[in-house]
Amino acid sequence: MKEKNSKNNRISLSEVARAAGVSKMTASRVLRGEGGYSEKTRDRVMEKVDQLGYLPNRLATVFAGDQSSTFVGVSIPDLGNEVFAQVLEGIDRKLGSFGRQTVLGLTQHTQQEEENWIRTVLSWQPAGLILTGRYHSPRATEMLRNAGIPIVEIWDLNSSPLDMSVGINHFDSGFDMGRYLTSCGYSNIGYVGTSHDTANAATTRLDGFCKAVEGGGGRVVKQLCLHDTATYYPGFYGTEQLLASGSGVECIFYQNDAMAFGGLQYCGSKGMQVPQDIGIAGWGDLPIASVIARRLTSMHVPHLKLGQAAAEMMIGRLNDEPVETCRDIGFRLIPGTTVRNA
Amino acid sequence: MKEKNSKNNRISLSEVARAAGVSKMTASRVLRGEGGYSEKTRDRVMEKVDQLGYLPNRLATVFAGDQSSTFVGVSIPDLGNEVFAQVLEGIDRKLGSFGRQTVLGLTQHTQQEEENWIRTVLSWQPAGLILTGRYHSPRATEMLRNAGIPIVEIWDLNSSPLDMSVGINHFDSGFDMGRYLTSCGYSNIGYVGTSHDTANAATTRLDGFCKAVEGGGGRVVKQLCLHDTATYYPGFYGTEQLLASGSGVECIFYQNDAMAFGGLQYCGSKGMQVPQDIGIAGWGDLPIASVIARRLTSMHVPHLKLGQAAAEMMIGRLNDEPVETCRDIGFRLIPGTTVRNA
DNA sequence: AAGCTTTAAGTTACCCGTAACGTAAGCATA
DNA sequence: TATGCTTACGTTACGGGTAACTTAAAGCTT
Repeated sequence: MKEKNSKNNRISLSEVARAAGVSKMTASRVLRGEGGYSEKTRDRVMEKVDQLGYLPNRLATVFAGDQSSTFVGVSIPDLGNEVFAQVLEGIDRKLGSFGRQTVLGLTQHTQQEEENWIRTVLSWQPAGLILTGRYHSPRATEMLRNAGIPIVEIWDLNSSPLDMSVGINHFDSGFDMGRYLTSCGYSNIGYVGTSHDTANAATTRLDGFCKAVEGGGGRVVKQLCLHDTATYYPGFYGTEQLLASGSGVECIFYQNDAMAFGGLQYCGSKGMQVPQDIGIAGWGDLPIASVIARRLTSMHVPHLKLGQAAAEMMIGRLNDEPVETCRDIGFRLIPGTTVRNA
Repeated sequence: MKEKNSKNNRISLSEVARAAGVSKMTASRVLRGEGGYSEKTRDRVMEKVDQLGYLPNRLATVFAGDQSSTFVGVSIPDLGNEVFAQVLEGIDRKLGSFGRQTVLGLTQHTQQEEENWIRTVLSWQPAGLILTGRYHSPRATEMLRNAGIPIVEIWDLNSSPLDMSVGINHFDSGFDMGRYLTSCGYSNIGYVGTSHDTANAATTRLDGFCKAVEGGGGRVVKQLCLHDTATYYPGFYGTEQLLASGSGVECIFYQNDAMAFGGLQYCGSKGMQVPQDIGIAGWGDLPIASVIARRLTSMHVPHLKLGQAAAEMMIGRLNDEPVETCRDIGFRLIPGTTVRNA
């Protein structure tokens, strides 16, 4: 019934060695190019390797030595959000160029999923982990501490990371947006986002945003946290809900650009003029934002670069190079044309 | 210098067993809940497991038995393309729910990258592979054949797959689009896409498209294959190039929606009316397409479902269930409002 | 030619679990 | 009381590589 698969019929090093008439150890040396064999022997072994189609078993190698694997576990909340897809792309490209492989985990923004994934992936002896976010469950934190491998926490800059951290200060980015909107003359401002119950970067942004708005004499009159994904359509109906509540909102800040596009679309469908009738500001600066007719007011974050930086820090640490433990990748406000100009 | 990391200081089963005063084997039985031990023993072992923070080493488990790992290798061309990000999300979610992990490989649309990745990932004894596309290098094909593990080729439906295949018939989808545009009264049609030298699904779509257009009495007067990524900006400048060549194009079909948005933007910036002055058709139906004011004429493909289906086929095969080897996930034409209505 | 070093191997032990088999104690049965 | 069966363990061997050690032969010195 349950047929044994793979391995059994795979060619092993012993078989190559036997075919070449040498010991396993000699074949191993040849394959690693470690020296200690004659040219004749090398050629004989390599000939058999090609002939038999031998593929080394890295599981055994890791197992044998004290080396850790070439895997790096990478946890990402979700890929529906283009931003994280780009971060992942940056990570995987860079890791790949250093001979490392990405083991993916989509945590769906929950600590429980993340914890489960961490447990599983650690059992595979990864060389290191790259995690999105700085908030982990207590059990996860304990496992991470005990793992004794390099860990990079990305996205949300963490001045006291588990190990290393790269990202931006979300509070500051929210603060800057709040200050900008205030400087544009808005004082009654709304917010549309999603809630994931747990603390996260979006919440931190909102905190910074409110602080700046209130500090500037304005008010965040309405905060809407939908139980939904942070995508276009929730942005659309979230805007509808917010405006229906009649709180005199002049401008809306969204959790991200996708939601802001939804809001833009809602306003357009109701004949409202942007920014004359209402201001719209997103966050994240999606690639499409730069090509759509109306330039969305947003906050640019170098996503690809962020991913690459995370991978570089990981590689550096794995190679025992000195690595800064905390790296701020920065952000940049995109004034755009969807809020009125002061 | 090169400090030994991980493993060495990780708690092993023997240590748990010793602490609990039983043999390794008994501890192993307890952890697998396989029976053959007393309650008292179980409690003692589990107490030590918690106390020492023992995490099993799956490498050793795989190694010990003849089982293969819980890894599934997944190769994807790139994540800048939202479409593939969604496919990957579908795959990883589904695999994860069955206790499998995704080992990612971004092939950047090249067979050489794919081949390198396949070689590496096979050395990790994956349970199976999910590959995007049906075209692989000869060496890759040989390795895949010899691997003796389930393989799902996705995206481009393949009636004679290496093992299993799920996707759509790109020729047909191009054909349908060609027929539709022809039926809208267009006869001088242009195409803007990218070339990756090798055969791929986009090329197949174009073939089907040309066939339908020519069969309907029209002509694909200008085909532009840029050496660039299939994203917004190349769509923008590709449109500029195409129109500058003055070939009297009435309508443009793009490799994907992102490029079509770029084209839409170019036309808008030049004061051209869509669809009065020129028709624009994309492919793929990006999520944003449904929320932008103007509904883009496109071809809808259920990306997430495609990914899930691929994962399901993989899981089915791994569980020795009967699995259809070829699954057509289908597509649907979105008439949209960016081409004129016949 | 004896003694030493280098080269090109082979041998052994080990990594961490699990399969397969062995065994001692407890209990029921004839 | 002898026999067989069950329960609850323990012991041994193994998987595919590699580190560390050993060995045999060849090359070099003096």
